[in-house]
Amino acid sequence: MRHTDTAPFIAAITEILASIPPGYVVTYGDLAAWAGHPSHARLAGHVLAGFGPASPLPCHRVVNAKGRTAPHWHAQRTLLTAEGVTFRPDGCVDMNRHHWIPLPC
DNA sequence: AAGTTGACTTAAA
DNA sequence: ATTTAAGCCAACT
Repeated sequence: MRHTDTAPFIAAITEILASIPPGYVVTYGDLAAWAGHPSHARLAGHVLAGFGPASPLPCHRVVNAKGRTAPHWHAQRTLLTAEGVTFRPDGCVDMNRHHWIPLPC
């Protein structure tokens, strides 16, 4: 099945995204890495953009590596705050407390 | 087909 | 804090 591997990539992201508990966030890079592509962080972002805030998935729980919210989606911060996520004075998520990681062996 | 863009990341100035 | 630079790669023009 060659095609581009974007389909399974999106599927993996969807599953992971749906598994994120409230009050936690993940980065695009991690999302891509768990999906099988450690360097497709941008693709993860593009996929989330495709889902949009209207999607049943908690796409607002995805932030960049610095805990920053999406550049074109202001409401995200409000949504995260409603989930119980705390923000630093810089406007970045307190990764130290809310950076969620699957399979915490 | 070739160039530009971007919900990325890290590092450096 | 902001910008630049370079690496990365699919989507867009």
